[in-house]
Amino acid sequence: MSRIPATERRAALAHAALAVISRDGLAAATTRAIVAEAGMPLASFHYAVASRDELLRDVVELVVAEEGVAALAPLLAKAGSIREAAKLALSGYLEFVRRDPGHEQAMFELTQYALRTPGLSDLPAEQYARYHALATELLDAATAQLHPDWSVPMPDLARLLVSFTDGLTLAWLADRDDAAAARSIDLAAVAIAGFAREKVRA
Amino acid sequence: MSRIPATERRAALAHAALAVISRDGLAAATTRAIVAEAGMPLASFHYAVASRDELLRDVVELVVAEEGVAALAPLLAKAGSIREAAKLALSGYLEFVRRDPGHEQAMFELTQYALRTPGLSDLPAEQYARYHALATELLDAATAQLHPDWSVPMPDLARLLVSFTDGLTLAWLADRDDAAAARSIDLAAVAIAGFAREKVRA
DNA sequence: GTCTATAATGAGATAGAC
DNA sequence: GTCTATCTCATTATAGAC
Repeated sequence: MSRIPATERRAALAHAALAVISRDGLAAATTRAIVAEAGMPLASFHYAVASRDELLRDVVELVVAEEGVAALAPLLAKAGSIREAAKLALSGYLEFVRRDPGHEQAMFELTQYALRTPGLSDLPAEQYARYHALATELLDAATAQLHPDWSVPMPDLARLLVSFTDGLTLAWLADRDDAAAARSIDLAAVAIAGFAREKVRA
Repeated sequence: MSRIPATERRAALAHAALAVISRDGLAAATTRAIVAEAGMPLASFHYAVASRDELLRDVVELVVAEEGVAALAPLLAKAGSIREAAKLALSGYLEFVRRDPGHEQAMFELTQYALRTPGLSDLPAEQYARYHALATELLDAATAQLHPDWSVPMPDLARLLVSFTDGLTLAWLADRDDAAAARSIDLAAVAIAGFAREKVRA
């Protein structure tokens, strides 16, 4: 494990921390658990990073920098309407959550922790700005494909979309009710399509 | 502080714990912080309750048992349409969050913690069942007043409403953008009204 | 029944040998 | 530069004096 630059160790620790938080929760993400996950000795931790909170900042920024919704855009290709596009994208997102629920839980735990922690309280705003930007990209992709006229500003609709996906996720994490989640998605898709005036397809 | 029944101490500790979590976060809700808030000696803690997790169970159940949305129903009285009713109720809810953001953060922190904790993992499902029931009551109240026909089942709409309020809250907690939250509420109100076929008012 | 004093554990951080 | 060994502190929980 010798001869690894400190910046690389920092990144490796951030990835390890995210893995631990996803698997076992934020409370279990002690410095010891993180270095064990990364296969490093404990002392490497404070060699690469000043404090645990500083590493958690890295973790949030790591998450924010990730592609995220990019995987959902291809789903839109099959859609013949905004309603269908919304349903496919939301179902694809829920499938992503279902495949790795811990990852989404980790996001929520990190956000709440950051809000409470003096040195990190600026992070959630960045995080959600990124989410809103990603949702805007997804809506733009749908718009480019189906050419609807929207009756509301795109950033407002993007925020609504993010809020709904957050709420959908929280409820599903709580009760794991797949059928109810699917019905929520259907309703949300109808609601989103309601803001679009769609052109008649040739 | 003598002669207080154990069950009463338990309840007092649960209330104190909720106060600490709301003010300082779940991580700060140590047994010491909780008994200090309750004005009890430390040993009273384990006299009244077996463990910290067991008290957190009480806290969640305390929260679930609370009235919650009852305060929102009166707001509906002024509404002349479903759209207006939805806007008033959601704005009233956001105002409630804004008045005590820590309380809502506490809810999210407790839910996430419970999901991760073996003895408490059944609680979030109860919690959300309660939320959904409360949303149903609110929708019933609006229905009783405005007599719309709904194009979707009430429980599904209730779940959508809860999901949206959760997402609205998370986004607002993250970026504190009042104007953006207000626009989200406007859009959500339109979307909800879209599921109602309203009778013409006399 | 109640609470003081303390045990036992595990945390973040660091000094100093290699 | 790297990591072993340790320090210091805060935590939950409890034993035993009142």
